[in-house]
Amino acid sequence: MPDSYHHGDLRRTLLNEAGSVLEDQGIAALSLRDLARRAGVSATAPYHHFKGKADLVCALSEDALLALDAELAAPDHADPRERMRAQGVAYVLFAVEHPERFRLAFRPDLGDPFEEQSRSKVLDDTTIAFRQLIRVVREIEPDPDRQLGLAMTAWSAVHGLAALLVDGPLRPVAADRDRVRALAEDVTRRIRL
Amino acid sequence: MPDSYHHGDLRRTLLNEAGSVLEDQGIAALSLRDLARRAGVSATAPYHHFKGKADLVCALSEDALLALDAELAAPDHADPRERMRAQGVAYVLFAVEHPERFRLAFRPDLGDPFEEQSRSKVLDDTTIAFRQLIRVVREIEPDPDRQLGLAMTAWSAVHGLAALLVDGPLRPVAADRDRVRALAEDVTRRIRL
DNA sequence: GTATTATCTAAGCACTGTCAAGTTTGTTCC
DNA sequence: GGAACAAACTTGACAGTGCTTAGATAATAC
Repeated sequence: MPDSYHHGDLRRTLLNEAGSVLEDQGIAALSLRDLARRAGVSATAPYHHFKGKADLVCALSEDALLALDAELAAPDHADPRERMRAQGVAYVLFAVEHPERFRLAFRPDLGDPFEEQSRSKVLDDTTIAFRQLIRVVREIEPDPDRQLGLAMTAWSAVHGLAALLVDGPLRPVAADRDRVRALAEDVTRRIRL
Repeated sequence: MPDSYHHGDLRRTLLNEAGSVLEDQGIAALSLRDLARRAGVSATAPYHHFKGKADLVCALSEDALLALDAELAAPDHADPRERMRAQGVAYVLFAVEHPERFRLAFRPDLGDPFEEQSRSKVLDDTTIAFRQLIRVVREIEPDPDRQLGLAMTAWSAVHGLAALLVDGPLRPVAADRDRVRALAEDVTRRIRL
């Protein structure tokens, strides 16, 4: 039903447009009005699907977390240590290949996904990714008192490398996929399991 | 020379105002016009000291990196491994105590400090902090081929923990300084040196 | 003391997020 | 069928933003 007064699936359209703007223009270039324009709709139409810009960004970051989660689901080594390392490498590769999405997943300027109020689904999404980690940690470390520390170390190392590659001084390296992979494997291997 | 046409030290004043706005309102609330207003000066005056908002933010992040660097300089254990761990803990504590500044130091939305063009002093500042790390790594790992890997692992782990505490799911923990310290010590201890 | 330069002001453009009020469409219930 | 209602969308407006251009003022250099 084209050219109708009701758009049909504006919410999804807006999120998709936002995604593509994000990928090739960065988050700073994201504007509600522009998205509305791209969707061929008035400037205030988005407000019927999102409470405001922050809310849209929040939904976007929810998408990003789900995408990250999907990327992490793949590896199925028999050895839990190997599986954990593979997940770590996948985490870093995701960040390098989708920097804007990765940034968005951990960025509270606009639409904080871990905010008290809006912790609806997003936090659940994180805990899903986190639960994967916890599960594999339990296989490796039987002592419950030491499980959290191990999980945090693993997550920190991998997340930190990703952040340094995406937003930090390691940026020049990010383009070279092989070097990134090598770095990620080195880092994951250096964590005491 | 108050109330004079020339402000005297507008540049410094703007940066200071920006710093305090940043601390208690966040980076999203940062506006050139507002800063000008606070400094008691016209809306366009800042443009004589900064090329634009991005440039100001860049200068701000330079300040932030210097502050982080200063925090890291303190510890002087005899054992290089202990010194390295102490620096790591200091890194994390700085992030938790000055979240806005830490964020700013690694955030390229506005005024990318590691951008090709503007890598004037900022990158040097980073390399100063990085050089501290490299130096201590050399004391620990004699094999040059393995030094970079170790340095990256250490930085990644510490930076990642900081990021998860400041912008990620570990935020609720960030308020509890003792838990943060314990976490940081745990993480640094789990890195294979 | 005049010319130059750095610093600041004033006015305005194009843009943004958001609100309030009205319009169109689809749905639901008789 | 048609009336009542809610959801989706539009128009118009307000306050705020970054930034440009053009002009005013003060300190400095010669």
